[in-house]
Amino acid sequence: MLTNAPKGTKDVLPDQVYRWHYVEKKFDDICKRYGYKEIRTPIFEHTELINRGVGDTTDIVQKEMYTFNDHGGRSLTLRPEGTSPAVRAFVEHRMYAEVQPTKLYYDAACFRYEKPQSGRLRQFHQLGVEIFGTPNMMADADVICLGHDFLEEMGIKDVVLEINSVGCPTCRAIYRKALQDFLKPHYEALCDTCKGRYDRNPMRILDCKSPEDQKIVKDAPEMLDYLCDDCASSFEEVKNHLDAMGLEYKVNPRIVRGLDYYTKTAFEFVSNKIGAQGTVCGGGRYDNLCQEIGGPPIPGVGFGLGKERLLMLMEANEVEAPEEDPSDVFIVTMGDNAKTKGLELLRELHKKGISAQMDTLSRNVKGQFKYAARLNARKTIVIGDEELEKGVVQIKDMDKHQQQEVAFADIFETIKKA
RNA sequence: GUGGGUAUAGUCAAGUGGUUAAGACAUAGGAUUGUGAUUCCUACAUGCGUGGGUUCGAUCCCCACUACCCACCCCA
Repeated sequence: MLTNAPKGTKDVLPDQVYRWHYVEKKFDDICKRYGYKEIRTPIFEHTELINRGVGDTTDIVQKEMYTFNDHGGRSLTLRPEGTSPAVRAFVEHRMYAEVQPTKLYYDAACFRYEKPQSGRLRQFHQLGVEIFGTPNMMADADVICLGHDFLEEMGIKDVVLEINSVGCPTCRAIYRKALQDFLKPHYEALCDTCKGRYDRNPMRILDCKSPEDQKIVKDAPEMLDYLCDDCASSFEEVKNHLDAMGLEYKVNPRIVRGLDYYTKTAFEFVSNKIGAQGTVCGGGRYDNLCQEIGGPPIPGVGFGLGKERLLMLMEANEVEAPEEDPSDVFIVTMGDNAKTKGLELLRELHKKGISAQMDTLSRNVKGQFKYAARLNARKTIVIGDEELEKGVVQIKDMDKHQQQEVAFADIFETIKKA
Protein backbone atom coordinates (compact mmCIF):
# COMPACT_ATOMS: atom_id res chain seq x y z
CA MET A 1 0.00 0.00 0.00
CA LEU A 2 2.63 2.49 1.09
CA THR A 3 4.84 1.32 -1.72
CA ASN A 4 2.25 1.78 -4.42
CA ALA A 5 1.63 5.05 -6.23
CA PRO A 6 -1.93 6.27 -5.61
CA LYS A 7 -4.60 4.86 -7.91
CA GLY A 8 -4.59 6.49 -11.29
CA THR A 9 -1.10 7.93 -11.00
CA LYS A 10 2.05 6.78 -12.73
CA ASP A 11 5.75 7.17 -12.18
CA VAL A 12 7.75 8.08 -15.24
CA LEU A 13 10.83 5.96 -14.80
CA PRO A 14 14.37 6.95 -15.77
CA ASP A 15 14.38 4.71 -18.81
CA GLN A 16 11.22 6.40 -20.12
CA VAL A 17 11.90 10.01 -19.33
CA TYR A 18 13.62 10.67 -22.62
CA ARG A 19 10.31 10.10 -24.43
CA TRP A 20 8.66 12.78 -22.31
CA HIS A 21 11.52 15.15 -22.87
CA TYR A 22 11.18 14.64 -26.60
CA VAL A 23 7.46 15.45 -26.61
CA GLU A 24 7.93 18.47 -24.37
CA LYS A 25 10.76 19.81 -26.46
CA LYS A 26 8.86 19.40 -29.72
CA PHE A 27 5.78 21.09 -28.31
CA ASP A 28 7.88 23.92 -26.96
CA ASP A 29 9.50 24.37 -30.35
CA ILE A 30 6.34 24.42 -32.39
CA CYS A 31 4.50 26.78 -30.05
CA LYS A 32 7.32 29.27 -30.15
CA ARG A 33 7.49 28.97 -33.92
CA TYR A 34 3.77 29.79 -34.11
CA GLY A 35 4.20 32.78 -31.83
CA TYR A 36 2.85 31.43 -28.54
CA LYS A 37 4.42 32.14 -25.17
CA GLU A 38 4.60 29.74 -22.28
CA ILE A 39 2.64 30.33 -19.11
CA ARG A 40 2.89 28.37 -15.87
CA THR A 41 0.01 28.54 -13.44
CA PRO A 42 -0.39 26.96 -10.00
CA ILE A 43 -1.39 23.37 -9.69
CA PHE A 44 -4.41 24.36 -7.59
CA GLU A 45 -6.92 27.16 -7.90
CA HIS A 46 -9.86 28.54 -5.95
CA THR A 47 -12.62 25.98 -6.23
CA GLU A 48 -15.03 28.69 -7.26
CA LEU A 49 -12.96 29.50 -10.34
CA ILE A 50 -13.29 25.95 -11.57
CA ASN A 51 -16.97 25.76 -10.70
CA ARG A 52 -17.72 28.91 -12.67
CA GLY A 53 -15.29 28.18 -15.46
CA VAL A 54 -15.95 24.54 -16.18
CA GLY A 55 -19.58 24.71 -15.13
CA ASP A 56 -21.52 23.63 -12.05
CA THR A 57 -23.47 20.94 -13.83
CA THR A 58 -20.57 19.20 -15.54
CA ASP A 59 -19.36 15.78 -14.47
CA ILE A 60 -15.98 17.29 -13.73
CA VAL A 61 -17.31 19.68 -11.12
CA GLN A 62 -19.97 17.38 -9.77
CA LYS A 63 -17.94 14.29 -9.11
CA GLU A 64 -14.38 14.44 -10.33
CA MET A 65 -12.59 17.17 -8.45
CA TYR A 66 -9.83 16.95 -5.91
CA THR A 67 -11.08 19.66 -3.58
CA PHE A 68 -9.78 20.47 -0.12
CA ASN A 69 -9.73 23.24 2.45
CA ASP A 70 -6.42 24.75 3.40
CA HIS A 71 -5.61 25.85 6.94
CA GLY A 72 -6.96 29.31 6.20
CA GLY A 73 -10.36 27.88 5.38
CA ARG A 74 -10.08 28.45 1.62
CA SER A 75 -11.59 25.87 -0.66
CA LEU A 76 -9.01 24.91 -3.24
CA THR A 77 -9.09 22.44 -6.12
CA LEU A 78 -6.35 20.65 -8.01
CA ARG A 79 -6.87 21.93 -11.55
CA PRO A 80 -8.89 19.50 -13.67
CA GLU A 81 -8.02 21.32 -16.91
CA GLY A 82 -5.83 24.11 -18.17
CA THR A 83 -8.11 26.71 -19.70
CA SER A 84 -9.80 28.26 -16.66
CA PRO A 85 -6.49 28.85 -14.87
CA ALA A 86 -5.02 30.40 -18.00
CA VAL A 87 -7.99 32.73 -18.34
CA ARG A 88 -7.74 33.64 -14.67
CA ALA A 89 -4.06 34.53 -15.07
CA PHE A 90 -4.87 36.51 -18.22
CA VAL A 91 -7.38 38.60 -16.30
CA GLU A 92 -5.37 38.90 -13.11
CA HIS A 93 -2.33 40.24 -14.90
CA ARG A 94 -4.32 42.49 -17.22
CA MET A 95 -2.77 40.86 -20.24
CA TYR A 96 -5.58 42.32 -22.34
CA ALA A 97 -3.83 45.68 -21.91
CA GLU A 98 -0.90 44.38 -23.95
CA VAL A 99 -0.70 43.75 -27.67
CA GLN A 100 -3.59 41.54 -28.69
CA PRO A 101 -4.23 38.77 -29.22
CA THR A 102 -2.51 36.98 -26.36
CA LYS A 103 -1.21 33.61 -27.44
CA LEU A 104 -0.25 31.23 -24.63
CA TYR A 105 0.82 27.64 -24.25
CA TYR A 106 1.36 25.40 -21.28
CA ASP A 107 2.26 21.95 -20.06
CA ALA A 108 0.06 21.25 -17.07
CA ALA A 109 -0.50 18.33 -14.74
CA CYS A 110 -4.27 17.98 -14.34
CA PHE A 111 -6.33 16.00 -11.86
CA ARG A 112 -9.69 14.31 -12.09
CA TYR A 113 -11.11 11.70 -9.77
CA GLU A 114 -12.16 9.11 -12.30
CA LYS A 115 -11.94 5.38 -12.61
CA PRO A 116 -8.69 4.78 -14.44
CA GLN A 117 -8.56 2.90 -17.72
CA SER A 118 -6.49 2.92 -20.85
CA GLY A 119 -5.66 6.53 -21.69
CA ARG A 120 -7.26 7.84 -18.55
CA LEU A 121 -5.48 8.67 -15.32
CA ARG A 122 -6.30 10.65 -12.22
CA GLN A 123 -3.20 12.69 -12.69
CA PHE A 124 -2.64 13.32 -16.37
CA HIS A 125 -0.74 15.88 -18.36
CA GLN A 126 -2.11 18.32 -20.85
CA LEU A 127 -0.25 20.28 -23.42
CA GLY A 128 -2.42 23.23 -24.32
CA VAL A 129 -2.62 26.49 -26.19
CA GLU A 130 -4.99 29.44 -25.88
CA ILE A 131 -5.57 32.58 -27.90
CA PHE A 132 -7.30 35.40 -26.05
CA GLY A 133 -8.64 38.63 -27.43
CA THR A 134 -9.91 37.90 -30.91
CA PRO A 135 -13.39 36.85 -32.03
CA ASN A 136 -12.00 36.21 -35.48
CA MET A 137 -12.12 32.64 -36.79
CA MET A 138 -8.56 33.05 -37.95
CA ALA A 139 -7.64 32.31 -34.36
CA ASP A 140 -9.66 29.08 -34.34
CA ALA A 141 -7.94 28.00 -37.50
CA ASP A 142 -4.56 28.93 -36.09
CA VAL A 143 -5.10 26.80 -33.00
CA ILE A 144 -6.41 23.84 -34.96
CA CYS A 145 -3.56 24.11 -37.40
CA LEU A 146 -1.01 24.10 -34.60
CA GLY A 147 -2.57 20.97 -33.15
CA HIS A 148 -2.55 19.30 -36.53
CA ASP A 149 1.02 20.24 -37.35
CA PHE A 150 2.26 19.15 -33.96
CA LEU A 151 0.69 15.71 -34.29
CA GLU A 152 2.08 15.44 -37.77
CA GLU A 153 5.57 16.40 -36.65
CA MET A 154 5.34 13.81 -33.92
CA GLY A 155 4.82 11.18 -36.59
CA ILE A 156 1.18 10.44 -35.75
CA LYS A 157 -0.58 9.19 -38.82
CA ASP A 158 -3.95 7.79 -37.90
CA VAL A 159 -5.78 10.72 -36.38
CA VAL A 160 -8.83 12.39 -37.86
CA LEU A 161 -9.76 16.01 -37.28
CA GLU A 162 -13.44 16.39 -36.50
CA ILE A 163 -15.08 19.77 -36.17
CA ASN A 164 -18.45 21.09 -35.18
CA SER A 165 -20.11 24.21 -33.89
CA VAL A 166 -21.90 24.11 -30.56
CA GLY A 167 -23.39 27.55 -31.21
CA CYS A 168 -23.83 30.30 -28.68
CA PRO A 169 -26.02 30.23 -25.57
CA THR A 170 -28.88 31.75 -27.54
CA CYS A 171 -29.07 29.37 -30.47
CA ARG A 172 -27.99 26.41 -28.39
CA ALA A 173 -30.96 26.93 -26.08
CA ILE A 174 -33.31 26.94 -29.04
CA TYR A 175 -31.73 23.82 -30.45
CA ARG A 176 -31.77 22.06 -27.13
CA LYS A 177 -35.47 22.68 -26.84
CA ALA A 178 -36.04 21.42 -30.38
CA LEU A 179 -34.04 18.31 -29.64
CA GLN A 180 -35.94 17.62 -26.45
CA ASP A 181 -39.23 18.09 -28.29
CA PHE A 182 -38.10 15.61 -30.89
CA LEU A 183 -36.97 13.11 -28.27
CA LYS A 184 -39.97 13.45 -25.98
CA PRO A 185 -42.22 10.89 -27.72
CA HIS A 186 -39.36 8.37 -27.59
CA TYR A 187 -38.33 9.04 -24.01
CA GLU A 188 -39.45 5.68 -22.65
CA ALA A 189 -37.52 3.83 -25.35
CA LEU A 190 -34.24 5.49 -24.49
CA CYS A 191 -31.60 3.63 -22.51
CA ASP A 192 -31.24 4.43 -18.83
CA THR A 193 -28.15 6.55 -19.35
CA CYS A 194 -29.92 8.62 -21.97
CA LYS A 195 -32.99 9.10 -19.82
CA GLY A 196 -30.64 10.83 -17.44
CA ARG A 197 -29.06 12.79 -20.25
CA TYR A 198 -32.44 14.02 -21.51
CA ASP A 199 -32.58 16.85 -19.00
CA ARG A 200 -28.95 17.31 -18.18
CA ASN A 201 -27.37 17.23 -21.62
CA PRO A 202 -29.68 15.97 -24.38
CA MET A 203 -27.02 16.53 -27.03
CA ARG A 204 -25.13 13.58 -25.57
CA ILE A 205 -27.94 11.28 -26.63
CA LEU A 206 -26.90 11.86 -30.22
CA ASP A 207 -23.71 9.87 -29.82
CA CYS A 208 -25.05 7.19 -27.51
CA LYS A 209 -23.60 3.78 -28.32
CA SER A 210 -26.85 1.88 -27.87
CA PRO A 211 -28.17 0.74 -31.28
CA GLU A 212 -31.78 1.34 -30.24
CA ASP A 213 -31.01 4.90 -29.29
CA GLN A 214 -29.13 5.38 -32.53
CA LYS A 215 -32.26 4.40 -34.41
CA ILE A 216 -34.33 6.93 -32.51
CA VAL A 217 -31.78 9.62 -33.04
CA LYS A 218 -31.27 9.02 -36.74
CA ASP A 219 -33.61 11.79 -37.84
CA ALA A 220 -33.05 14.12 -34.90
CA PRO A 221 -32.46 17.79 -35.61
CA GLU A 222 -28.84 18.86 -35.70
CA MET A 223 -27.18 21.79 -34.02
CA LEU A 224 -25.75 22.97 -37.30
CA ASP A 225 -29.27 23.56 -38.64
CA TYR A 226 -30.14 25.72 -35.67
CA LEU A 227 -27.13 28.01 -35.59
CA CYS A 228 -27.96 31.70 -35.52
CA ASP A 229 -26.64 33.82 -38.38
CA ASP A 230 -23.52 34.82 -36.54
CA CYS A 231 -22.65 31.31 -35.42
CA ALA A 232 -23.44 29.89 -38.85
CA SER A 233 -21.22 32.33 -40.68
CA SER A 234 -18.47 31.78 -38.13
CA PHE A 235 -18.59 28.07 -38.81
CA GLU A 236 -18.35 28.71 -42.54
CA GLU A 237 -15.34 30.93 -41.91
CA VAL A 238 -13.52 28.29 -39.89
CA LYS A 239 -14.05 25.75 -42.62
CA ASN A 240 -12.87 28.20 -45.26
CA HIS A 241 -9.72 28.93 -43.31
CA LEU A 242 -9.03 25.24 -42.80
CA ASP A 243 -9.57 24.66 -46.51
CA ALA A 244 -7.20 27.49 -47.31
CA MET A 245 -4.56 25.90 -45.10
CA GLY A 246 -5.11 22.55 -46.73
CA LEU A 247 -6.22 20.75 -43.59
CA GLU A 248 -8.46 17.77 -43.96
CA TYR A 249 -11.37 17.53 -41.56
CA LYS A 250 -14.67 15.84 -41.07
CA VAL A 251 -17.70 17.77 -39.89
CA ASN A 252 -19.12 15.78 -37.03
CA PRO A 253 -22.36 17.39 -35.89
CA ARG A 254 -22.38 15.21 -32.81
CA ILE A 255 -19.25 16.47 -31.15
CA VAL A 256 -20.34 17.68 -27.75
CA ARG A 257 -17.86 19.02 -25.31
CA GLY A 258 -18.28 18.19 -21.65
CA LEU A 259 -17.18 21.58 -20.45
CA ASP A 260 -19.79 24.31 -20.30
CA TYR A 261 -17.68 27.14 -21.56
CA TYR A 262 -17.48 26.19 -25.22
CA THR A 263 -19.19 28.32 -27.87
CA LYS A 264 -19.14 28.06 -31.65
CA THR A 265 -16.11 26.03 -32.77
CA ALA A 266 -15.56 22.61 -31.20
CA PHE A 267 -13.01 20.14 -32.51
CA GLU A 268 -11.23 16.90 -31.72
CA PHE A 269 -8.32 14.95 -33.07
CA VAL A 270 -9.41 11.34 -32.76
CA SER A 271 -7.67 8.01 -33.15
CA ASN A 272 -8.96 4.48 -32.93
CA LYS A 273 -5.56 3.02 -32.12
CA ILE A 274 -5.39 3.65 -28.40
CA GLY A 275 -8.55 2.12 -26.98
CA ALA A 276 -11.82 3.71 -26.05
CA GLN A 277 -10.36 7.07 -25.07
CA GLY A 278 -9.45 8.05 -28.58
CA THR A 279 -9.48 11.82 -28.33
CA VAL A 280 -5.87 12.85 -28.15
CA CYS A 281 -6.58 16.55 -28.55
CA GLY A 282 -9.79 18.47 -27.99
CA GLY A 283 -10.75 22.09 -27.82
CA GLY A 284 -12.78 24.96 -29.14
CA ARG A 285 -13.88 28.51 -28.66
CA TYR A 286 -15.11 30.01 -25.39
CA ASP A 287 -16.33 33.55 -25.95
CA ASN A 288 -18.02 33.93 -22.57
CA LEU A 289 -15.61 32.24 -20.20
CA CYS A 290 -13.60 35.31 -19.37
CA GLN A 291 -16.68 37.26 -18.41
CA GLU A 292 -18.10 34.24 -16.64
CA ILE A 293 -15.27 34.24 -14.13
CA GLY A 294 -15.54 37.94 -13.50
CA GLY A 295 -13.23 39.37 -16.15
CA PRO A 296 -13.91 41.62 -19.11
CA PRO A 297 -15.83 40.14 -22.05
CA ILE A 298 -12.87 38.82 -23.97
CA PRO A 299 -13.18 35.88 -26.34
CA GLY A 300 -10.81 32.94 -26.45
CA VAL A 301 -10.07 29.69 -28.24
CA GLY A 302 -7.72 26.83 -27.46
CA PHE A 303 -7.14 23.12 -27.03
CA GLY A 304 -5.87 20.56 -24.59
CA LEU A 305 -3.74 17.66 -25.76
CA GLY A 306 -3.23 14.60 -23.58
CA LYS A 307 0.45 13.89 -23.21
CA GLU A 308 -0.07 10.29 -22.10
CA ARG A 309 -2.40 9.65 -25.03
CA LEU A 310 0.09 11.19 -27.40
CA LEU A 311 2.78 8.90 -26.03
CA MET A 312 0.47 5.93 -26.57
CA LEU A 313 -0.17 7.06 -30.13
CA MET A 314 3.52 7.40 -30.77
CA GLU A 315 3.96 3.84 -29.66
CA ALA A 316 1.11 2.71 -31.90
CA ASN A 317 2.79 4.54 -34.77
CA GLU A 318 6.16 3.09 -33.84
CA VAL A 319 7.64 6.54 -33.42
CA GLU A 320 10.77 6.37 -31.35
CA ALA A 321 12.15 9.36 -29.51
CA PRO A 322 15.90 9.79 -29.70
CA GLU A 323 17.54 8.30 -26.63
CA GLU A 324 19.56 10.53 -24.44
CA ASP A 325 22.96 9.10 -23.64
CA PRO A 326 24.90 11.10 -21.11
CA SER A 327 27.84 8.75 -20.64
CA ASP A 328 31.04 9.96 -22.25
CA VAL A 329 33.75 8.70 -19.96
CA PHE A 330 34.14 6.01 -17.37
CA ILE A 331 37.17 5.98 -15.09
CA VAL A 332 38.52 2.56 -14.18
CA THR A 333 40.95 2.47 -11.28
CA MET A 334 43.11 -0.14 -9.55
CA GLY A 335 44.36 0.49 -6.06
CA ASP A 336 43.81 3.30 -3.60
CA ASN A 337 46.32 5.70 -5.14
CA ALA A 338 44.74 5.31 -8.52
CA LYS A 339 41.34 5.84 -6.98
CA THR A 340 42.50 9.14 -5.53
CA LYS A 341 43.85 10.17 -8.90
CA GLY A 342 40.61 9.05 -10.50
CA LEU A 343 38.55 11.18 -8.17
CA GLU A 344 40.66 14.17 -9.01
CA LEU A 345 40.25 13.47 -12.72
CA LEU A 346 36.52 12.96 -12.35
CA ARG A 347 36.06 16.44 -10.90
CA GLU A 348 38.11 18.04 -13.61
CA LEU A 349 36.11 16.29 -16.31
CA HIS A 350 32.85 17.41 -14.73
CA LYS A 351 34.06 20.99 -14.50
CA LYS A 352 34.96 20.89 -18.16
CA GLY A 353 31.44 19.81 -19.01
CA ILE A 354 32.24 16.19 -19.80
CA SER A 355 29.93 13.53 -18.42
CA ALA A 356 31.98 11.03 -16.48
CA GLN A 357 31.40 8.33 -13.91
CA MET A 358 33.33 6.04 -11.61
CA ASP A 359 32.47 2.82 -9.85
CA THR A 360 31.14 3.17 -6.32
CA LEU A 361 30.75 -0.49 -5.51
CA SER A 362 34.44 -1.48 -5.22
CA ARG A 363 34.21 -3.67 -8.28
CA ASN A 364 37.29 -5.38 -9.61
CA VAL A 365 38.70 -4.34 -12.97
CA LYS A 366 36.61 -6.71 -14.97
CA GLY A 367 33.55 -5.61 -13.11
CA GLN A 368 34.33 -1.98 -13.75
CA PHE A 369 34.63 -2.59 -17.46
CA LYS A 370 31.43 -4.55 -17.50
CA TYR A 371 29.72 -1.72 -15.69
CA ALA A 372 31.21 0.87 -18.07
CA ALA A 373 29.86 -1.12 -20.99
CA ARG A 374 26.42 -1.24 -19.42
CA LEU A 375 26.45 2.51 -19.03
CA ASN A 376 27.29 2.87 -22.72
CA ALA A 377 30.43 4.81 -21.89
CA ARG A 378 32.22 5.78 -25.06
CA LYS A 379 35.65 6.01 -23.44
CA THR A 380 37.26 4.52 -20.40
CA ILE A 381 40.23 6.01 -18.65
CA VAL A 382 42.28 3.31 -16.93
CA ILE A 383 44.56 4.16 -14.03
CA GLY A 384 46.76 1.74 -12.06
CA ASP A 385 50.04 1.86 -10.22
CA GLU A 386 52.03 1.45 -13.42
CA GLU A 387 50.30 4.45 -14.97
CA LEU A 388 50.76 6.56 -11.87
CA GLU A 389 54.48 5.88 -11.92
CA LYS A 390 54.78 6.86 -15.56
CA GLY A 391 52.42 9.81 -15.27
CA VAL A 392 50.04 8.45 -17.88
CA VAL A 393 46.61 6.87 -18.23
CA GLN A 394 45.22 4.38 -20.71
CA ILE A 395 42.33 5.76 -22.74
CA LYS A 396 40.24 3.07 -24.32
CA ASP A 397 37.75 3.56 -27.09
CA MET A 398 34.94 1.23 -26.07
CA ASP A 399 33.47 0.88 -29.54
CA LYS A 400 36.72 0.26 -31.38
CA HIS A 401 38.32 -1.74 -28.56
CA GLN A 402 41.46 0.32 -29.00
CA GLN A 403 43.62 1.59 -26.19
CA GLN A 404 46.27 4.27 -26.15
CA GLU A 405 48.62 5.62 -23.54
CA VAL A 406 48.19 9.32 -22.83
CA ALA A 407 50.17 11.61 -20.54
CA PHE A 408 48.24 13.32 -17.72
CA ALA A 409 48.64 16.65 -19.45
CA ASP A 410 47.02 15.44 -22.66
CA ILE A 411 43.99 13.68 -21.22
CA PHE A 412 41.42 16.37 -21.89
CA GLU A 413 42.61 17.07 -25.37
CA THR A 414 42.41 13.40 -26.26
CA ILE A 415 38.96 13.02 -24.76
CA LYS A 416 37.67 16.12 -26.45
CA LYS A 417 38.96 15.14 -29.86
CA ALA A 418 37.01 11.92 -29.84
C1' G B 1 -20.49 4.75 -9.32
C1' U B 2 -21.61 -0.09 -12.60
C1' G B 3 -19.72 -4.30 -15.24
C1' G B 4 -15.76 -7.96 -17.06
C1' G B 5 -10.70 -9.99 -16.61
C1' U B 6 -6.16 -10.89 -13.91
C1' A B 7 -3.08 -11.68 -9.34
C1' U B 8 3.37 -17.18 -8.21
C1' A B 9 10.73 -13.49 -7.46
C1' G B 10 13.03 -7.16 -10.18
C1' U B 11 10.69 -9.12 -15.22
C1' C B 12 8.39 -13.18 -18.19
C1' A B 13 6.40 -17.32 -16.45
C1' A B 14 5.59 -23.47 -15.35
C1' G B 15 3.16 -26.01 -11.65
C1' U B 16 0.41 -29.71 -8.16
C1' G B 17 -4.95 -31.09 -2.63
C1' G B 18 0.74 -34.12 0.07
C1' U B 19 8.26 -34.48 1.19
C1' U B 20 13.30 -29.14 -0.98
C1' A B 21 7.40 -24.18 -5.75
C1' A B 22 10.30 -25.70 -12.53
C1' G B 23 12.69 -22.67 -16.10
C1' A B 24 14.34 -18.17 -18.55
C1' C B 25 15.94 -13.14 -18.32
C1' A B 26 17.81 -9.53 -15.07
C1' U B 27 20.99 -8.50 -10.77
C1' A B 28 25.42 -9.54 -7.55
C1' G B 29 29.98 -12.43 -6.76
C1' G B 30 33.63 -15.81 -8.67
C1' A B 31 36.81 -19.00 -12.57
C1' U B 32 45.45 -18.27 -9.81
C1' U B 33 44.32 -10.71 -7.65
C1' G B 34 45.18 -5.23 -15.01
C1' U B 35 40.16 -5.06 -19.37
C1' G B 36 33.65 -5.42 -21.90
C1' A B 37 31.65 -11.10 -25.43
C1' U B 38 30.78 -16.29 -24.91
C1' U B 39 31.16 -20.35 -21.50
C1' C B 40 31.21 -22.38 -16.49
C1' C B 41 30.22 -22.05 -11.05
C1' U B 42 27.58 -19.60 -6.90
C1' A B 43 23.69 -16.48 -4.62
C1' C B 44 18.58 -14.77 -5.33
C1' A B 45 10.07 -16.73 -3.12
C1' U B 46 10.01 -21.05 4.76
C1' G B 47 6.95 -18.09 -0.13
C1' C B 48 2.36 -18.28 -4.50
C1' G B 49 -2.00 -10.27 -3.65
C1' U B 50 -4.39 -9.86 1.79
C1' G B 51 -7.66 -12.02 5.48
C1' G B 52 -10.80 -15.86 6.69
C1' G B 53 -12.95 -20.88 5.80
C1' U B 54 -13.08 -26.32 4.13
C1' U B 55 -9.36 -30.27 4.98
C1' C B 56 -5.13 -34.66 8.51
C1' G B 57 -2.83 -31.27 4.96
C1' A B 58 -4.15 -25.36 0.69
C1' U B 59 -0.13 -21.78 -3.94
C1' C B 60 -4.14 -25.21 -5.81
C1' C B 61 -11.12 -25.71 -3.47
C1' C B 62 -14.81 -21.83 -1.17
C1' C B 63 -15.88 -16.70 0.67
C1' A B 64 -14.60 -11.72 1.46
C1' C B 65 -11.33 -7.79 0.64
C1' U B 66 -7.49 -5.20 -2.02
C1' A B 67 -4.58 -3.97 -6.25
C1' C B 68 -3.89 -3.75 -11.43
C1' C B 69 -5.94 -4.03 -16.49
C1' C B 70 -10.17 -3.27 -19.79
C1' A B 71 -15.08 -1.30 -20.80
C1' C B 72 -19.50 1.88 -19.50
C1' C B 73 -20.14 7.05 -17.91
C1' C B 74 -17.22 11.21 -19.11
C1' C B 75 -13.03 13.36 -21.14
C1' A B 76 -7.22 14.80 -22.57
